[in-house]
Amino acid sequence: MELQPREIGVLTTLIEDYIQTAAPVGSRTIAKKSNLNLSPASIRNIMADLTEKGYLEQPHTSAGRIPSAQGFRFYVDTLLKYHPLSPEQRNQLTENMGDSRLDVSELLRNASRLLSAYTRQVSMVLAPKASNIGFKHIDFILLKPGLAMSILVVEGGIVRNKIVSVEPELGTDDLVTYSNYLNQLFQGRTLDQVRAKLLQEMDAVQREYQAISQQALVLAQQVFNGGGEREVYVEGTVNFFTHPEFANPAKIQELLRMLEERTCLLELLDKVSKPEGISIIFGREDDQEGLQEFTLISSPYLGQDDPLGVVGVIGPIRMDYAKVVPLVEFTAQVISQLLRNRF
Amino acid sequence: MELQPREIGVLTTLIEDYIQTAAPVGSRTIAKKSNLNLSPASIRNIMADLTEKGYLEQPHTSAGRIPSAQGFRFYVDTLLKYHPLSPEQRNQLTENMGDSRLDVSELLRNASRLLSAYTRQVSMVLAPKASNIGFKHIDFILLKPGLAMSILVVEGGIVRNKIVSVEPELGTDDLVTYSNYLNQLFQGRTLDQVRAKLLQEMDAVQREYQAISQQALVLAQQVFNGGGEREVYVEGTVNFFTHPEFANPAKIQELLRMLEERTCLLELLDKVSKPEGISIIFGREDDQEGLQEFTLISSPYLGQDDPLGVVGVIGPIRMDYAKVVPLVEFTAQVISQLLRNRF
DNA sequence: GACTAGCACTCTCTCGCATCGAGTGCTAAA
DNA sequence: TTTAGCACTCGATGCGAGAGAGTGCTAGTC
Repeated sequence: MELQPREIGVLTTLIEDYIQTAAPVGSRTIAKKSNLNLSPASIRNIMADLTEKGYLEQPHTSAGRIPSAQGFRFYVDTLLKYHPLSPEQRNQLTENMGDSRLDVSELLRNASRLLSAYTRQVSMVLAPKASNIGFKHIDFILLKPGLAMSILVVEGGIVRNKIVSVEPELGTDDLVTYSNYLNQLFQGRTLDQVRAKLLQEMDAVQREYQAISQQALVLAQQVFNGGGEREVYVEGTVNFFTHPEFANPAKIQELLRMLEERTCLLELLDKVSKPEGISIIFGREDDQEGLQEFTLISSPYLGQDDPLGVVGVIGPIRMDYAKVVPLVEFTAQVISQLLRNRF
Repeated sequence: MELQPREIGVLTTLIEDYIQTAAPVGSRTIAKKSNLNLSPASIRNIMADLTEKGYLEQPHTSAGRIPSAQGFRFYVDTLLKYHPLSPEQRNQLTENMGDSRLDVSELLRNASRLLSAYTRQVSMVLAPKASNIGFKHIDFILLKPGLAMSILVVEGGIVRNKIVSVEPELGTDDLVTYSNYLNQLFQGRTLDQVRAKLLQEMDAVQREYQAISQQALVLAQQVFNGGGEREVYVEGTVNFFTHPEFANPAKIQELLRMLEERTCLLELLDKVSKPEGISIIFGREDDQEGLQEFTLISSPYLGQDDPLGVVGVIGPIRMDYAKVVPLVEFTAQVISQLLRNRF
C-alpha cells in the first residue's frame, strides 16, 4: 500500500493546485504543473490508482479529482514542507501582540485577532485553565454595606473578579484582616490545592469556633466555588465568507452555531490541549458535529511548563497549511513567552 | 399630506403582513386580511396613492408593494402597538440574567446572549464608559520583582486590571503604602476628576520632592493613561442566517465585517447612548455604511442616573418591532437595576 | 361619486431542452 | 511503458415557452 514516487508527485501537485483553486483538478492541469513530464493519459492512470487507494475522490464521473481526507492527512503528515516565517514577520507579529502590560484577556483577544488577520481564517484562543496555576493574592473591596468585590490574582497575572455578599456590619478593616488571613493560608499553593485546603480548614475551624477565620473562609468559599468557565476568543468569522466552499450558507451557519455555543468548541479545544505541539484535525475524520468539512489547526501555549490553553485556526480542509501552521505555532510561542515574563 | 384612516389601515396591514412573510404584498392579500371590507381593486387605488406619497415601494410593475423606509418610520413612530411582556417573561428574563454576583463583563455578555435568544436577532451590549463613574479603590499586587498587577475598582463593581512596572527593589509593603496613599487621594472623585487630580498632584509633588508620593503617582499614571477602550458584546450572529433577506451572503458579510471591526459599531452605539430611552435607526435613512438594509433598536442602561452603556438589537428592517422593542427596553432596565444594586 | 368586476398587460419564476465543454476511461499504436 | 485518439459522461449554461401573481385601467353598478 506504499505510494510510489510518481504517485506522490501527482498527489502533491494535485493537492497544492486544489488548495489554490478549490476546484476538482484534471489530468491535463497536473501534466502541465507537475515536473514529471508525463502525458495527461499517464496521469489519468496514476490518478485512477490513487482513487482506488483512497487518496482521491471524484465528485462525478466527468469531473477532475479532489483529495480525500485520507489524501490530506497523508499530505500534512509526510509531504508538507512548512514555509518558515521570515524574521520580519516574526518581529511584526511579536510587536503587534503587544504591550505586555495588557490584561491577559486582552492579550489573548489580541493574539486571536492577529492570527485571524495573518491567516485570513477564523481564529480562536482558549483562555488558561486556572486549576493548576499558583495562587498569588486575594483581596476584598467593600462596595457598599453587605456587598464586596473579591479579586483573585493567580500566577501569570490572571485576575478573576466576583461579587460576594458579606455581613452588613463588616467594614473595610475587617475585610483587610480576612484577606491577610487567607493570603497567608493559601500562599504557595495551586488553585486546586487551595480548594482542598479550604475544605479541610473549614472542617477544622468549625470544630474550634474561631469567628474570624470562619467568616473569612465563608468569603473564600464564595470566591472559589463554581468558576472554571473558560473563555474562548473567536475572531475573524467574516473570513468564512471569503472561501468558495462556503457559497452554501448552510455550512457557515452550522459552523457559526458551533462557534457561538461554545460547549462543543470547548470540548474540542480541550482535547487538543496537550503539550505535544501542533495538532491538525480534519472534521471528516473525527466526525465532529459542525466541523464536517473543516480543519482545525491548533497549538497549545505554555505557562511555566505545562499547557495553559490553546490557540488555533479553523478553516476549510483546503487550507494553505504551509503558511498557516507556522503562524499558529509561532503565535502560541509568543503567547507562552509573554505569559512567562509575568511569572 | 396627512394620511386618511383607510390609507393607515392599508399601510398597517401591509407592513404587518410584510413583517411576517418578507415578500411583496398584493392587493388581494390585504383585502382579505384587513377588516376594511374593500375589494382588491379599491385597495389597489389606495396602494397607488401610498406609493405616490412615498410610503410604499414597488420592486417591479407586476409585483406587490413593500414598505419604504418612510413607511416603516411612520409605522414605528405612530402606528406600532407594543406587546407588553408578560410577567412570566419578565421573571424568566430577570432570573436568567443572573446571579448578581457576576463580574460586570459576564453580566453584560449574559444579557446580550439572552436578548439574542429571545429576539432571535443579533444583539449587542456596549460596556460602561468609565469616565464619569466614581473611583472606588486601587490596589497593587507584586507579581515578581519589578512587575506588579494594578487593580482598579470603580463604582458599580467594574474592575480594570493592568500590568505595571515598578522599581525592582520595591516590596509588597511599599506597594501597600502607595495604594493607601492613592486611595485616600482619589476618594470620592469620578475617574475624570481622578485624572485631573493626578496631573495637578504630580506637578505639586515634583516641586516638593516627596519620594513616596512621587513613586505612587508614577504608578497611578500607568494605570490611568490610555484605557477607555469600550468593550462591545455581540451575540447571536447566527441569527442573520435565519432571515430570508440574507439569502445573499454578501449582505451578511458586510454586516459581519462591521460588527467585527468595532470602530464603526462603537461610533454608532455611542450616538444612541443618550438617556432618551429606546431608539430605532434604519440603515437606509442614516446611510450608515454596512447598515444598508438593517434596523438598530437600542436602549441605554443607566448607572445612578446617567447613561452608562447601550443595549441593542440589529436585524432586518422587517422586524417584529412590537415584540422586539419591549424586550430591548426591558433588558436595559434589568441591567440598570442589577448595576444599581451594587452602588 | 364611491366601489367593484373584468380584462389586458407586465414581469418574474420555473420548467424542459439543446448545447457546450471539461474530463474520464478505454483501446490501440509507438 | 507511454501516449494519441476517441467515445462517453455529466454538470453548467442559455434559451424559450408557459404559468402565476399582480397591476392599472375602464366601464358598469349601487
